Amino acid sequence: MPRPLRKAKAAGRVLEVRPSAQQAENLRRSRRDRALETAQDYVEAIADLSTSQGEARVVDLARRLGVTHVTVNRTLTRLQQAGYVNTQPYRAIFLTDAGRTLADECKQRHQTVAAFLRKLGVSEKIAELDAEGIEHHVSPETLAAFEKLLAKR
Amino acid sequence: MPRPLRKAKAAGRVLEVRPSAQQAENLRRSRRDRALETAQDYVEAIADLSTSQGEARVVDLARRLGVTHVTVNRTLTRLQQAGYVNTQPYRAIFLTDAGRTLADECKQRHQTVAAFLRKLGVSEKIAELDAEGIEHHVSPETLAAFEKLLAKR
DNA sequence: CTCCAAATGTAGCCTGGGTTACACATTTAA
DNA sequence: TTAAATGTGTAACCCAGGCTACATTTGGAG
Repeated sequence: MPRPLRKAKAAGRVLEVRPSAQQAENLRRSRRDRALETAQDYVEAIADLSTSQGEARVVDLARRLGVTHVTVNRTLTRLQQAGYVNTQPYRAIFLTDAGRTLADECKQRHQTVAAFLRKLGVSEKIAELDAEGIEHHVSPETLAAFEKLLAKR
Repeated sequence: MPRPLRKAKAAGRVLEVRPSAQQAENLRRSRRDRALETAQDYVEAIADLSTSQGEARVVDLARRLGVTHVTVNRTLTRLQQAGYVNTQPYRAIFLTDAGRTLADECKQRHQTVAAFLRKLGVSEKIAELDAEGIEHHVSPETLAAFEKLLAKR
């Protein structure tokens, strides 16, 4: 008794057109956001290194980001095209104004998320770890909610 | 007066060896996790569709995930190799036990995150949206903290 | 039973982000 | 001042995850 290959057409498809469409939209956006994550990680790292070392160099970035210098190099090319950094062969990397702005936003958001998690009782280490992943997916509204709870008590 | 091309060696590099290494490790893990996100999104979608429609088919998955059927197809091949689904040409898609387990975990976690955000005062829509991105980066410890706050009050 | 629309599969292309191996610049120390 | 060490750049590869265009299978209407 061969199981039917396809389900009998109808079967309430219409019942959940919206949810599915909404889901798809959410996931699509989630993916789109991914494209920005790299940029954010890089500008944040560049800003930090510039502060702590006086300048950001490819090797330092590679070390900090946990990738090879090749990856850093290629990514920097894209970031330059996107207008976040200025680079010249064999020279240090500098953020543009746009890059600095983005970096500031990211740092701020990262700290908020991490502080929020710690306030919930999450350990220092895990808070830092989770924040790294979560920070890229926190909308302004959610961030505001985090800040609100941080302010309280 | 040409600016020096490289910074004078020393300059407190040692001061922050640990933080940088830790950062790198966090980012590396963050990236590694990404590999699992797709699997999670797919098994979750398959589970939902199986429940609501009686079976999960490629077109439905494509609609639900916001990608073309081609992408779904290729991804299913990988998921089958990974042992999460069973597929046969032109047939519906079924979860393996491992797939079902993963799907249940994901659904549970997703709901917890979304409920948590709503409890913080985030709007329904944004909570759903952010949860989609956040859920993949929430460690068990953080999830527990979310649940704890949800239980309170 | 046949034929058509819809579902599924396949080929081939693109981008991002990772790698190793090797070539070229720059610093620095002898 | 030159040679070694270190930093940068480039070529060429891999895989994931998008896509379009086209081929094949299936289910169901006529």
